[in-house]
Amino acid sequence: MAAARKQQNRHSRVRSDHATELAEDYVEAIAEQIAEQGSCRAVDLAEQFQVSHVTVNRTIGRLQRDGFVTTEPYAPIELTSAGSRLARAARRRHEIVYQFLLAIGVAESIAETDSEGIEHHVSPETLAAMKDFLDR
Amino acid sequence: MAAARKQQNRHSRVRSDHATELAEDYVEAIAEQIAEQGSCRAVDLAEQFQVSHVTVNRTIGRLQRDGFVTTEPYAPIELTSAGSRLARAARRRHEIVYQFLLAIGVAESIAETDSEGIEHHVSPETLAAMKDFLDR
DNA sequence: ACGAGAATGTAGCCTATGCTACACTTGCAC
DNA sequence: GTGCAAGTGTAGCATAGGCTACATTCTCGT
Repeated sequence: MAAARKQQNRHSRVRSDHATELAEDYVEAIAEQIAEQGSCRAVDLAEQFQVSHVTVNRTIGRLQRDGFVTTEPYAPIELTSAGSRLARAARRRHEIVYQFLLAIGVAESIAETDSEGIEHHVSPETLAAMKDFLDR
Repeated sequence: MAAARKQQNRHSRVRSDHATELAEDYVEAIAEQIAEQGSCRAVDLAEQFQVSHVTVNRTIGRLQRDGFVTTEPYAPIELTSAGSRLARAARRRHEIVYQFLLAIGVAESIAETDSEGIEHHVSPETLAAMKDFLDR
């Protein structure tokens, strides 16, 4: 059952992608916030993601558990080296997908939104194909 | 705060996409199963999605609650007209994304996997751009 | 027509991700 | 140096989507 197996892997991967995509969005946002404002507070993330500060708080807790950020009570959020690496990778992927969408004729505002959702599901191979397309 | 608002909408849309993507995957699989085998049983979906039959059961319950499928205990799963419509739309979107990935040089096996994750985050505008690209 | 095995249903548990309401710190204005 | 507003933390709740273990129903071969 090659077809069935493929299906299985497909959906399993989509599920595991979901587990990492919030993490990627957060570290990306944290890196950006630090670059722009010098530090990142929970309230900034809450506004950006349009969720309550409580949700941010617990998500940050998970990110800390998973080794992507460090925080102490009432202190700003910092990225670990693993977090910075993840942020850079996500940023790069995001940028390529965004530019790629523009290149095939998608309007800026649409490309911004769609690239956000798409970036987490783009494999290295597909990202390479997008990059090749942009370089052509 | 135009930039902040954009960010907000971006992430809000990604979240709401997630709420519908399992539904789309399920109705798509159900439609395919019915087309191929004549009817769709929970066990088929469990195998395809690589989850337990219990998970399928409850997901089907949600789909029924939301008006996409009908079932009775121990009976096969049927699509409502809304479910069929959703399945057709998802199938079409999936196919365009898949063909598009092939067209930009992604290998078949990778395109199969990636299109599964990407299709749910492609807006009508981006889908149109992909279709244009294919038609060119 | 009945018994075994497959399919389905149910109970109860887990994590992730959302929320509101309320408590506590911090930091700044005065 | 105090007090209030903003920022954080905590308690407790909800839903989605996973699971295992066990109970029930169906179906098919003999």
